[in-house]
Amino acid sequence: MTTMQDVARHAGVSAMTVSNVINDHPHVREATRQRVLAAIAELGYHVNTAARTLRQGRTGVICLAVPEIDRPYFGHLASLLIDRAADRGFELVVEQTAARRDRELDAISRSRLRNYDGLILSAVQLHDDDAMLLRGDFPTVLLGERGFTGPLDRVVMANEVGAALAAGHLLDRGCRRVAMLGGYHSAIDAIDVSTLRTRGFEDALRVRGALQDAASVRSSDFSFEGGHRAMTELLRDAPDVDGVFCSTDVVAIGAIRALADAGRRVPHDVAVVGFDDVPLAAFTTPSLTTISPDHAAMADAAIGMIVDRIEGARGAEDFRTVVGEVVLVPRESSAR
Amino acid sequence: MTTMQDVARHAGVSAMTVSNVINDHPHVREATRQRVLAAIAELGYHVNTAARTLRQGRTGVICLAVPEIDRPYFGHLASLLIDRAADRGFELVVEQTAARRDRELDAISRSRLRNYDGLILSAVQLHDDDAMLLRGDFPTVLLGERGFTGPLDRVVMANEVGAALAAGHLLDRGCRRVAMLGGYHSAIDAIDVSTLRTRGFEDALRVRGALQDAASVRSSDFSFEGGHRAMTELLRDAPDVDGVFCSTDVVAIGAIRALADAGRRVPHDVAVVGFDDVPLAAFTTPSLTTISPDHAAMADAAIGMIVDRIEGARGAEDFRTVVGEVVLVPRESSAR
DNA sequence: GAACATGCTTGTATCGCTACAAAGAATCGT
DNA sequence: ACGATTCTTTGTAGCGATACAAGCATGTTC
Repeated sequence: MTTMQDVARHAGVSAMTVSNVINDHPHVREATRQRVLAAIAELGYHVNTAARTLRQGRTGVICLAVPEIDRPYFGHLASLLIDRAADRGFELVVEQTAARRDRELDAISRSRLRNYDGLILSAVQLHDDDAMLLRGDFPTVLLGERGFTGPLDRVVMANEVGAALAAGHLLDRGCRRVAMLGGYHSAIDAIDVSTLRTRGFEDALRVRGALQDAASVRSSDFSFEGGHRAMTELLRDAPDVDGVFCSTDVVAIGAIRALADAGRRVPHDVAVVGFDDVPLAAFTTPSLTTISPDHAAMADAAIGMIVDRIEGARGAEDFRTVVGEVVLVPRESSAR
Repeated sequence: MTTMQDVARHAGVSAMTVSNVINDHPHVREATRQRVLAAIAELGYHVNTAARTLRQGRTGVICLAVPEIDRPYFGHLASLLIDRAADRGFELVVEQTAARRDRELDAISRSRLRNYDGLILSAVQLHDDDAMLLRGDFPTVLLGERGFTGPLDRVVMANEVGAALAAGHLLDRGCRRVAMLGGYHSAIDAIDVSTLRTRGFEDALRVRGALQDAASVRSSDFSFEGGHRAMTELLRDAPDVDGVFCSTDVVAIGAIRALADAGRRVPHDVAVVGFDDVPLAAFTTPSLTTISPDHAAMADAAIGMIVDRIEGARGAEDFRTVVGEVVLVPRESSAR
């Protein structure tokens, strides 16, 4: 491996001058600069970032840790964050935590020791206790959670509001027997997306006197298969269902497929509403009515917060929570 | 930041002993190990990877560079590669190159200087000339290209074979006026996925005497919008089309949506075949007939090759190309 | 009991880069 | 012409970890 010393020798200058050229320091004579650049090109030299990082104490890289990269929502999110990070002069790389709680904490602790300046953690299951582990000097932004209360910067969604919008929309469209897929009632200390959306959904139904039995909330993992399976089981247990709110668009698409398999028409027989408004939602057949979070604003907020923290713009006790707005986007899957 | 020295002092041993404990070296007395572990826990110490990397010269991290993370195919691919890499003791992170050729090269050159042991590059547009830049000592595997001929390890798809399968399938299903979306005829020296699939498609039609005019091949970017737009334009110019091959599943889904918007039924009026077999393809309505590459085998091959190279198991002149098999998976979108 | 093997621990010397400070060269004003 | 000012270049000293080899206790052998 060629080092800066090699380049320096080759160009007849000191290593420091090479460093100055590479880092665009002022006060380098043009002739010298050219000589150094030529030497760099000739030797095919590249900076060793490990050494640079060790010396500078920063890497210019932010890590986005998501439970599963293979989900439209996270792909979309990652894409937005990458752009915003680039605007602020940071690179962003994506790691997967595999949705298992231990791996999530693993990602957190590893990131401390990895070459990242900051961590944006899209957590699925984090207990309040875990705040302990997250606390500390490492710049971290927690993404997408609402209930978690630790001392951390957070960008969250109006999960309950969104779910309530969905419930109201189904009732407004004349649904009389509504259900939810991908719902869950978790313990108080482990508030996850499913639980929050379920809560918003049920509360809204209750307010309108439309809450039937708890059995109409079915759990599901956030996959096409999960949505398909949950819908199939729901149809078996509650054949008269005429409105379904799904905790994510992916679940909704699996559910719509299951409805088609069962010969039910969407929206005529059953109306379906998703959550997330992933790009796909506008292009399915029928297109998907969904709760649309302000993804762009959330990405802005997340990058803004993490960069501010990395650059020391905010104090150690000054934590903020940004709530992303949601709106309901009506499309074909609930047009009845 | 607490350092290894701090831990050593705290535990009453030398820094080397701390290092030995952390790296599970033999010949550390159990009592000492416990003392060190206690000190580590107490101080909340984490290894500084920049320092470790500088010293050891390796990071244990492989980079996957993709043009756009926000595309089902890449999400799926990333997910498979992450698992395989973990099996081999490597972490894998994902970077986005944004599909612009300069950014791709940028990712390549940056990765040399970044803290990665190897690069898996899913390139969209690379010229043969770029082989120059890729050549060298940095472990690299090029993914998904077929035509590119530089001295590199590659995992490629049987793009032409797959496209030919799709063409044959459409004809077998009785389509008489077939077209392609997301096709492209590129210059010889810049062979990309679109071009290869187009070539396979047209060659197959020609063999069966069914090649109509070149106008029935329309370009499109690999997005839902792109597929939608291309299909809309195709319907305007060739209203009698009854079979469409799309260069990716995403384009196909956009196309199906456009067909629905135009009041055409799939597959009754127009049959549609995609390429990639992303998880989504089985769950759309209608479900999508598609060319299914052996994703798992390709992921295996890519990780196997990169790890072998990182570990020096293969010589500097020993480059391999693995071709992933493809099969056609018939589903509803062409069932007529 | 001398010689030697084994288990455990520790200095020392880098890995490649850059912050810092200071030295040398060139330019300027008066 | 001389000090003051500015521009340009360069030693030096680490950042924090680990490879290497050497050191010091023990235990083992004959």
